[in-house]
Amino acid sequence: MGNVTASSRDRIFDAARTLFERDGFAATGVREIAARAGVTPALVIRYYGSKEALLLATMGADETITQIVRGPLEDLGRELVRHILEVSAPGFARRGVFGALVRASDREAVRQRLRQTAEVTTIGPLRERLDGPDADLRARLVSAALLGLITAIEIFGDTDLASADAVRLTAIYGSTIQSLVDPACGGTGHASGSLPSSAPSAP
Amino acid sequence: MGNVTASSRDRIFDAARTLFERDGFAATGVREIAARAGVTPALVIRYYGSKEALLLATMGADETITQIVRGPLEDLGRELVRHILEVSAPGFARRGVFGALVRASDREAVRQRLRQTAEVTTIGPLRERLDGPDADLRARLVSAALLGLITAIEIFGDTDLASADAVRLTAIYGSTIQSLVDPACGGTGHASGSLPSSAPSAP
DNA sequence: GTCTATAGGTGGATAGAC
DNA sequence: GTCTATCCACCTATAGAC
Repeated sequence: MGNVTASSRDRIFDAARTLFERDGFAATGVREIAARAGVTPALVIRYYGSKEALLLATMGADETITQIVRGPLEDLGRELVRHILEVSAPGFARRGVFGALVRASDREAVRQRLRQTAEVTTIGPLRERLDGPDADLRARLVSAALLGLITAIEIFGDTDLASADAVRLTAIYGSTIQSLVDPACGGTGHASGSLPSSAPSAP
Repeated sequence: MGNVTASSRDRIFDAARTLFERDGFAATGVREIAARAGVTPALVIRYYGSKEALLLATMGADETITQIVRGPLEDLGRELVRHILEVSAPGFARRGVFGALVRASDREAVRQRLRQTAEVTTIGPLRERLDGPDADLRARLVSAALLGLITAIEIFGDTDLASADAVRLTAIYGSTIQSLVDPACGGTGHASGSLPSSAPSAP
C-alpha cells in the first residue's frame, strides 16, 4: 500500500504470479521464483512466509465480475460470458489466475479462497439483485455455470470451446445463464410450474 | 482381467482410490497407500510405475452420464443434474472421483484425462443426439454447465449448494441445461432471434 | 534490508537381495 | 513376488554475516 520503490518484494511478487499461472503451483519451485526475481530463495520465504501464502497473495480476485453483476440485469448473462471469454483468451494479462488456483486446489487454504472469492465477488452481490424465489440458489447456480465455462477452457483445456465463435457462444450460453437471472414468470420455457412454492427452507 | 485371487495389486488399487478421493493426490503419500494395503512402498511403484500412473489407473470414468445422455431427450437436463447431485452427495461410493482428478490437475496427464473423459462420456454422445444448429458447441456447453455444478460442490465446497433442496435445484438448473439441449425454436424465452444464422464460422 | 550457508524433514523412486 | 536399504530432489526454516 502506497509503496513507491519497486524493490525485491515486488519482483518476487511478479515472478511468482507469472510462474504460478504458466507452470502451476506444484511445478514452480521457490528456487525458480527467486532466480527470476534475482534474489535468493530465503528471501522469498522471509517476505511471504511460505510458498502457499505467496500463491494466495498473488492470486487476487476479479473485480470486473462484481462490476458486471452490479450493472444492468437485462444482459447480465451475456455480459458475464463475454467477460469470461475475454479473460480466458490467450494473451490476456490476468489469464490463468483462476486456473492456477484451481490447479492448486489440493490445499484446503486454496479451496477456501476459491469459495470465498466466488461468494464475495459474484454470489453475494448477485443474490441481492435477483427478484423472484430462490434468489440465493439461483445466484449460486449462475456462479456455477460461469465456473463450468472457465473450468472447461482453462483446466480441461477444451480448445474447441476456447476457439469457438465468441459471438455465438456468448449468445447461447449467455441466454442460458440469463434464464437463471430472470425470475421464472410463467410460460417462458421454464418448467417453473413444477416448482414447489417459495417456502423458506433454512431454519 | 479374469483374475480370481485378490492379491496385493488389488489391495494397493483399493487403498489408493480411497485415499486419493478422501485426502487428495498431493496429501496422499505412497507410504500411506502401502501401509493401508499392507505392503511396502516399493511394491506400489513396482506395480503401477508411479504415483501419477496409479491415480489415473484408479480414477475411472462415470459411465452413468453416458447412459443418461443416450436416454430420452425431454428430461435430459434434469436427469443429468439429478445424477450429479446423487454422486456428489456425502457418503456416496464414488464421491470424489472427479474432485480428486481436478484437485490434481496441476499435472498435464491429469488434465488430458479430464478432457478426454468429458469428450468421450458426455460431449461426443450428446453431440450426435442434438438437433438444430451448433450441436457441437451446445454439447460442450452442457458439459461445461455440469462441470460447474460439480466443481462448485466438490472443489469449492459450496455447502449451501450441496445442502440445497435437491428438488428445487434440479428443477431450476435442469431447466437451464435443458435450454441448451432443446433446439432454439423461437419464442420460448430464448433470445434466439439475435443469433446469427448457422453459417459455418471457421475459415 | 539483503544475502550466504545450512539443517531438518518429507516424499517419490530405484537397486538388488530373499 | 516381496522386501530392505538407499538415493536424490525439494520445500521450509533458521542463524548469522554484510
